[in-house]
Amino acid sequence: MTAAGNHQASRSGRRLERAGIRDVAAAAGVSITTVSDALNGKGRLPDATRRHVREVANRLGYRPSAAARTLRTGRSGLIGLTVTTYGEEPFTFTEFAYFAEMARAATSAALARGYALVILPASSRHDVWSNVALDGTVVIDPSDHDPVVADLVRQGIPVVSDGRPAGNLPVHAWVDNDHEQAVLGILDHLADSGARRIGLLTGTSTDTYTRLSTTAYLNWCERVGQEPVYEAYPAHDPCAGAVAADRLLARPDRPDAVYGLFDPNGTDLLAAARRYGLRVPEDLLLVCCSERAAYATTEPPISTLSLKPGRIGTAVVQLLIDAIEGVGAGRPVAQVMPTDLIVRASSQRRSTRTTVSPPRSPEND
Amino acid sequence: MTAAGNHQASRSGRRLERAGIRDVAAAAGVSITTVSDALNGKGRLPDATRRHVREVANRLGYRPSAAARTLRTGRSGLIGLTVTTYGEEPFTFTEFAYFAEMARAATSAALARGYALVILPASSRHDVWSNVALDGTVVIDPSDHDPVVADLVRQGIPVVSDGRPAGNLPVHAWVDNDHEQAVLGILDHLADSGARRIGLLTGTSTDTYTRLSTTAYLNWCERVGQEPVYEAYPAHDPCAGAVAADRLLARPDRPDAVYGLFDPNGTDLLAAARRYGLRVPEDLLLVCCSERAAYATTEPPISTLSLKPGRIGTAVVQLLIDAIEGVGAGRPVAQVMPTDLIVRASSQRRSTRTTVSPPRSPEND
DNA sequence: CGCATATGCAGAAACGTCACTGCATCCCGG
DNA sequence: CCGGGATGCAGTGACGTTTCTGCATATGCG
Repeated sequence: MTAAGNHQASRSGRRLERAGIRDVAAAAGVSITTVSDALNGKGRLPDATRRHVREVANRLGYRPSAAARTLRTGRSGLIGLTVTTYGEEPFTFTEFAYFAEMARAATSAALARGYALVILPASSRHDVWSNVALDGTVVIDPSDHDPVVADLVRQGIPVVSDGRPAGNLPVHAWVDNDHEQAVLGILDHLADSGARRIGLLTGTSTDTYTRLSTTAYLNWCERVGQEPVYEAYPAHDPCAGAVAADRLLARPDRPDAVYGLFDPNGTDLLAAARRYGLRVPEDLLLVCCSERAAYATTEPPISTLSLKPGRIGTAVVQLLIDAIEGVGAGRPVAQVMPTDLIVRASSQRRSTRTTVSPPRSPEND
Repeated sequence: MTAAGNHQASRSGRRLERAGIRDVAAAAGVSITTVSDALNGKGRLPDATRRHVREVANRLGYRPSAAARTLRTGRSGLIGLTVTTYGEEPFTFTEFAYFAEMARAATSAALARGYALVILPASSRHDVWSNVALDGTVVIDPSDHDPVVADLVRQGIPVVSDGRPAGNLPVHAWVDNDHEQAVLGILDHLADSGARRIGLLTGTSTDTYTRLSTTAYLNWCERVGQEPVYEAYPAHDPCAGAVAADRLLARPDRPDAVYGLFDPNGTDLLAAARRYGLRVPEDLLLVCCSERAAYATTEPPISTLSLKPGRIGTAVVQLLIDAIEGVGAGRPVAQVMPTDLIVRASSQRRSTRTTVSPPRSPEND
């Protein structure tokens, strides 16, 4: 009898999968165009029609096909989160806390702007990469001439990196901490706490983080007239850190304070100090760079430098979505973020007055 | 005018974005069908043609449009990873280690079978959920009558849950640990180590994990004829755990061994023990359920029950992809996984030659 | 009253791919 | 020499949206 009945008949032969926009149009007695416009708030439609269509769509449980929409509009609402891989597994456990927090913040930030995150390890099979329609990608710590990044950029897909891009990767923007400033702050803090000779536990790799931090340390030493005391080890090897910590404290010119650039250095140094009968913080001041909440409850609690991965994750995503939506003029953007020094017992000597920022609980912000 | 010439002409006016399948067909002098077949290994084509097409496609940097393929085939190669949210943020920090490890394993497993993972917090705006074409979803610890899950199932999208589905959520499969067995194993282990009265630190919420673990404890108590000694607290509140740990050790019927169901219980109990002057493990045996590597380096190291989130993540993804690809007959599948008890100094009384206890600083805590 | 403009909607062409159908060959046995 | 089955490809819809264009009516204005 009605047009709706007619349409229903014409589709009755098909299997009754999900309702499409056609079904909604038929049920509402309007055209496909009108449904699309009503649901997307476009076109010139009186509110009555809009409401009616919405109501019918709702009743039919209509969900627009994401694939069709993506194909038509060229936007998927998906952004990639590329994480460097060591061996077969994405992200090594030494970066767990940093990555987890960064991903959490990035997810929230993306969601707030209507995007979802896809986890895509850099070493993924190529077919997986090309099988997902990305509006853009975040890459964490891209290596010198990352082929994946280059490929993406060539396809015109915006890429924003966490960490200064090495080589001259053509990323659209990057975010990084102010590593020089961070190191200088720590060294000053240690000196304020009474340190006379500050050592550094650093890495052998040439990534930007290691390089910037180490040169900042060397510059500081030169400025204050201290002989540099440091040990470098391959940071990706978890056992090497313990050995390097031991070597550092075994030296004849043993430092009375140490800053460790990597997450496990705190426990490694603590263990080494114990072996040599050094009390922390009385005989040895300790700071390391880590996001681990557990350092708040070691004996003694260890001061840490937090890179604030949450802030980084948020910033990276904002920049990426800006690039996707064409907000930023399209020129590369660099954003340097401050770090947080969380001062705990391991870097404070009772004798000296409390300095710098007050101890802060790790779960804040 | 040939079809190829026609196409070329019709596309000459457009901006030269990415190469499409048409461009490849034109450049290779074959039809679209042939290109598709050659690249996907279908159809009847001699190897020479196949190679030629592949070579041309490569030269043009052709990448098939994921959106078009998804629309056509009905497969996106994307699976959702839904994580419960507390407040605005996905996953609370008490579940960090578990989630990170689980996600890592799930990502690897998915990738190995050609799928990518999309992080989708359960509380996401509905439009984000419906804007991404998912082949299936993993839900972690779904709540009783999760509307999102119900909606997905209604759309015919496979859902597999990590943790027994509460209520009767119509998931296609689930994976969970054998929590009863785990608790019994721990209690036996503690009893073996000489515990006479074992206490439990548990939660007030009614989720399956808490419920199963607690009843397993109560059953064990009844079997061996011990009066239950436990404190329950709201597990999502980080401070409440410390208070509960304190209460447990303050009781007149103080236990000489405690199992804590939640991640922070180890440090909480350790701190409480210190306050009451109890030595671990001499006066108090300790085990808690956690994935934190840091428990290996506390003073003393604390025995932990690992739920093996990696195994869970892998299993969940395998089950999901099986369901997507129609491998499993389509009937619900349940899979119960064993746990790992990692025995450290905190729960062993015999071999007390664990680590050297450092000279305690009298003024600190 | 007539013309211009606004309003409400419908038609149809994409978006880029895959899969079904079908048309030529070619080969081979009878 | 002919019929039938391989073989190698090309045409042609869909898939389910969005969006551009356009056609009717209403509405305003001189």
